[in-house]
Amino acid sequence: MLSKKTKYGLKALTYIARSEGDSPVQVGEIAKSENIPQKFLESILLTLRKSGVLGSKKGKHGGYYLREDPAEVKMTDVMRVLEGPIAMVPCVSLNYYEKCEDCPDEHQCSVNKLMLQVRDSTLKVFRNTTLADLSSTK
Amino acid sequence: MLSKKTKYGLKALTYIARSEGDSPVQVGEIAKSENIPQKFLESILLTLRKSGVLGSKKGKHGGYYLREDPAEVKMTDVMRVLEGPIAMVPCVSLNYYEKCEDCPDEHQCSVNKLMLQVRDSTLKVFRNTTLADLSSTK
DNA sequence: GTATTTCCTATTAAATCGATAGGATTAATA
DNA sequence: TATTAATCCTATCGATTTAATAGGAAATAC
Repeated sequence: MLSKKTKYGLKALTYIARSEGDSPVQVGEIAKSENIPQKFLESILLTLRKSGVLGSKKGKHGGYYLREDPAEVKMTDVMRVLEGPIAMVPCVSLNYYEKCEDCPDEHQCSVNKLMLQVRDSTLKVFRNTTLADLSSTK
Repeated sequence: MLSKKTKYGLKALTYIARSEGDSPVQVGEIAKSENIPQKFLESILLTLRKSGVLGSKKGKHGGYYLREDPAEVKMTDVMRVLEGPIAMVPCVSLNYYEKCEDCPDEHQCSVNKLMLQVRDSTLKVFRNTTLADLSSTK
């Protein structure tokens, strides 16, 4: 299951991309419009900022804005920040590889074989999709 | 993340497929060979049996066996039994569709748009993979 | 009838998730 | 400079899920 954190994060990013003017977008506005608990959303946008996807401005008239053009924001990055590793098992993860305790030989492991395919196909989707794609209305 | 239940289940199925003779395979043997807690594996094989993937024979010389040829056992079925819905959000699920509370229009929802693609690509993998593929050593 | 195996239910410990609380920090503006 | 409004940060909480264990009932081979 996709976590609510990721779901909310994607919706917020989309919202920001769509309302991209020159002034930053406030958490309260997004939370209200997208039906997201504000405090929860705060922490999500914070992690997106720390990861470099969003920038922020504090104080009155502050808010969040995209650091790059929506067309440059790849889903691979966003998903890794919000949801964690894309692979469903560490032994097929590109960025978080870890050997299985139990498994003597990965190349004979059926789980490895199957999840490698899933990882590849999911990765293909995320690599070919940007925030601009998500934000376009058609 | 893939649950251990699914991981263990896939390994067990592979083990059974590989040692497919005429006599059923016992839980204890699989557990030992694959480093799986036996009692946990018991419950997993039980759900696989209830779902129709496995058959069983009780008592001495009992055990589990495949109801169909490995080449007929599709990953779509196995994964749905073990891991649940393939879709990451209910609003793009084929078998467990559910409308989102918050979302006024699915066709304008970025999460829906993205997860639909992920579901399709994952489904393609599972539809094209059988237990025979997992069990082959090459 | 005894040993061996699956079958079933209940419980538990730990981890994760979703959300909330409370306030510190920063910046605009009156 | 005081006030207001926003992000920033840490801590906590309740609920759910996960992984595993426990104990025994039911069935079958011999």
